[in-house]
Amino acid sequence: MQYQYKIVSSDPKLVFLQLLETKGLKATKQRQLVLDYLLNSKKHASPEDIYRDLCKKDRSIGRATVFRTLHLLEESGFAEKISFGDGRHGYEFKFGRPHHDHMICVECNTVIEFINDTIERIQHKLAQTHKFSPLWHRHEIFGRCHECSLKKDLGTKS
Amino acid sequence: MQYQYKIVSSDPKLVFLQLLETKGLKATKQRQLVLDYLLNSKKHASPEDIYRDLCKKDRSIGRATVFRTLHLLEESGFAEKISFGDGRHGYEFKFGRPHHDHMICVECNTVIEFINDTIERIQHKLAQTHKFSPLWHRHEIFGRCHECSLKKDLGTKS
DNA sequence: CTGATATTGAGATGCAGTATCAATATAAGA
DNA sequence: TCTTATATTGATACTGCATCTCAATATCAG
Ligand SMILES: [Mn+2]
Ligand SMILES: [Mn+2]
Ligand SMILES: [Zn+2]
Ligand SMILES: [Zn+2]
Repeated sequence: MQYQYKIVSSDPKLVFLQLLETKGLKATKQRQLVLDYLLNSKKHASPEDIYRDLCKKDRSIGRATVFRTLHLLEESGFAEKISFGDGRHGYEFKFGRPHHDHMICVECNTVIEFINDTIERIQHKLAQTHKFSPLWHRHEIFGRCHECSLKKDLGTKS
Repeated sequence: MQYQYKIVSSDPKLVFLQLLETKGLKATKQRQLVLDYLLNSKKHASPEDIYRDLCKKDRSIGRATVFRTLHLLEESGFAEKISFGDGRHGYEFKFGRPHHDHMICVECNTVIEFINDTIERIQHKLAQTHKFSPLWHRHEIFGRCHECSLKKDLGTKS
């Protein structure tokens, strides 16, 4: 059997399988379950969410494996850990998506993605002037999404 | 004895004592020890650092009290929690200092502070276009400070 | 198929932070 | 100063989340 290392599909699952292969890792059922979960889940599921859902849904899966797989996905660029500001956090799927930053609703955890080239450029300059070599960054705005600020106003007035 | 609620000193200790008073809290030795520690420590001491140092330095102090006091200082704007990106974090003293963001060295945890009005302005606009009501934000650039990138280069070449 | 080996899950363990609660320190008033 | 109500404390137990250990199991190249 021939392995086509060079072909990069746009199907995340295929790319993931290819990644496993090039890394000499095995394509286990559990790793694929976690990947599928992230692919189908809308946003920011916590490790515990994932563990609980996979556990009851399909078959017994270990907590340790969920964490191990999330780390693998994270360091391979398939998933991103998003902090909710209060210590909790969740994962979002991220495959070949361009860098972006987040506004996070402190009421409902809704995440709005944004990217601004000017900000990115200034950031880079600032690092240079401090002789700092950036590896990655995190720019998070915490507050209330439109819906939740409306709710909050109603609550205050009643 | 008359209390002068209106006078705001520029001495952090006095302001802290005043804060305690207006909140009906007692000016205990422990609370002042933690404040002093943050005042004198250069940067980003972790709760455990603070506990350990205060413990051996002066007298027995409880872990719980260190956490309680850090929370108090944080929510009163006297201290700020800084994430080191790998889950660990530390506290920096912050008293009437203007808002700023951070570049954090992943090698030595050195923190470089920065502020850029253009970034702040764009941020605000972005929030508006998404009907998002910002409460606070966190803009952290992780990477290597000048010294550590030099060390890293040497290490690689040897 | 088979066998070498990567991976797994149960459970133990680690660790940071929190809750409990009897003992103590603080501070207002006498 | 002393008294007294009460806020605060620290030891300890406990929680939640994450990691470690290791024998059992699944994977996959040959
Ligand atoms: Mn960005
Ligand atoms: Mn800022
Ligand atoms: Zn919301
Ligand atoms: Zn450094």
